[in-house]
Amino acid sequence: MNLLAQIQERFRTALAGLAPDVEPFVAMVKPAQDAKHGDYQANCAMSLAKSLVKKPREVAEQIKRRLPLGDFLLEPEIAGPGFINLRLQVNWIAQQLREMAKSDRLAVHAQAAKTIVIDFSSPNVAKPLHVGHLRSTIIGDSLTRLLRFLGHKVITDNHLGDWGKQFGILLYGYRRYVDADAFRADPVRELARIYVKVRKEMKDDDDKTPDPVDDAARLETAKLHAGDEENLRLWKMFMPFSLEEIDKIYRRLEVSFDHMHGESFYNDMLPGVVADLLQKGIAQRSDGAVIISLDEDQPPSIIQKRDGAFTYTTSDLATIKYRMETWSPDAILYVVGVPQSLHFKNFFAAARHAGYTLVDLRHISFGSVLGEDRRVLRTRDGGTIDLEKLLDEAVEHARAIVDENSAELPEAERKEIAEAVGIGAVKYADLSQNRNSDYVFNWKKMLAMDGNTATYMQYAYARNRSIFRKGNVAAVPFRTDPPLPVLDSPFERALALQILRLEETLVAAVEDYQPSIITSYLWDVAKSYSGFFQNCPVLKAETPALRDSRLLLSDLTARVIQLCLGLLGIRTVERM
RNA sequence: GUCCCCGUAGCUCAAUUGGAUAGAGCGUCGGCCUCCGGAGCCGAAGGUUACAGGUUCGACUCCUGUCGGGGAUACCA
Repeated sequence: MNLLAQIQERFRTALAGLAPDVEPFVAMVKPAQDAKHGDYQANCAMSLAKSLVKKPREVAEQIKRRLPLGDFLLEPEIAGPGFINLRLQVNWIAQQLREMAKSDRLAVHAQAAKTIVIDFSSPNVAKPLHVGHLRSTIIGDSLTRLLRFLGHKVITDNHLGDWGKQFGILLYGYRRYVDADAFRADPVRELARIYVKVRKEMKDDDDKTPDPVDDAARLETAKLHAGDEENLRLWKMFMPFSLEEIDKIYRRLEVSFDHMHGESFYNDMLPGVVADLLQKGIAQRSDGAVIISLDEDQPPSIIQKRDGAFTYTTSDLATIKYRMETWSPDAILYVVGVPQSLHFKNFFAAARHAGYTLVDLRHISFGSVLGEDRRVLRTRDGGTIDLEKLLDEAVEHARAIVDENSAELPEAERKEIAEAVGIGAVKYADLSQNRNSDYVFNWKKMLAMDGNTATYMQYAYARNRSIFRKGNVAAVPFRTDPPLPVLDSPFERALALQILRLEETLVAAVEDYQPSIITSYLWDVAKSYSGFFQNCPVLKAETPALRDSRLLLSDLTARVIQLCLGLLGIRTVERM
């Protein structure tokens, strides 16, 4: 049940005829920012007053008179320059809660189903994953879960960097430095050692003086692309080890992909793509290169360089061609860092020129992870944080606290709790950030377990479940035949309202592709629940009816928390 | 050079896209366990939203300029 949408629908009626297009004004109905202004507020009277040449408060009165209240809204109040403050009828809230309780998806509607390809994580194979890879991976995973929950068909595709220069580096290093015994014992570790060793021999990117190691690595890459047998053999040998390395992290993060079509997958298609675009007249030869000329003032997009090599735009065009032919999606989402904005702008323009005009191409960008010095963490600087190490550390830290607080629990359960809490903390710390903002990496914050963290939500959930255990109460009846809740106290009412905001929150989150909207909602729910928990005894409620009502509120809270955490890829635990 | 992003409490971040007295967490200080889990709760201090103008009923948000930081800029993607 989308509360906001229902209120807006009433305003659509009330505003009809007051403006040529009422939608912008309907959109000015939103949750009240301060509870003392009611539950929701409409800010449209002020801006409407201008075109109607009336006083804002008069317009507000007019809207108020035309607003169908029914058994849904209380008489609105007009305040300040012309705000219309809205309050919901408590009986209506109670009835909606009961409907939510009966639904196995908490009465969240499915949206009109779209087919969406989502391209995320996309690490460079053969390099150790670091904390920077976390963002694409878990933002993409969370959006996947959210879109699927809302009824969309989502195809996840990990566009691995499995064909690039890092293999040239590895090929060069392997021949010179491999320790055969070490490689046999632990190939991944040995390859990582080789990679780092060669990297250290190379000069900085901004150092333009000749770099023989860099040139040698480049040559190995070129040989690989040209089909050199020995390099190809080694590439095929390295790949499974490298894949296993990143797969280990994915298993731990509980992230999975429908497809892992890396760059190498598209290599054979590149000449065909260029030929095809030339033949259709979309691309032209220019000065020895092949380009797609874009409108506006943009420079052309080069799809084949003068030396015959292809660019990443070519590779991206091959990818889109494959995806369109294979899945014909309505949208393709690229969860890639903000530094690549310009590339995507140009690539999308080129794709439209190439005829992909109907598919919704979207760069879901995210900010960089910065070091304490506010500069982007880079592998080269040695300042980066190894992802596996981060996860280990988080789980260890959680484990220490579990052992301290819940020593009575069996070993296996404590281990499981530590994993859920530790991984959850790391994911939440990242997802609760506005996607587009850069953030400064901070161990303490990543591992934090108090304040606005996953642990806090997991704890609220566990405490909640504990009530049912303690009272020896089964939750099921509250889902099959729930009572009509009593919402007499402000704490009960506030919690109920938060619970009802579930669907509008998920819709807002998916519209902006913004998981942090879910985390702020969770925080609001948890705070409301705290107030309720503190002030409204459940098991010791004054009457059996009140006890049932509060059990229902508790159960709904638990389900909302579990659902939302689940959409972020974070587990709940029954005890912790 | 050109383009993009950012500058908000001591620190890390929000602010529902122009709304009412700019909010959280951490940290600091002070309270709360005869009471369903203290990984918790309640309270306090802390702000010229980098700066200067402008737009309007109203600006952290939009426009112009200045200062400071970061990033991108056809041969890694």
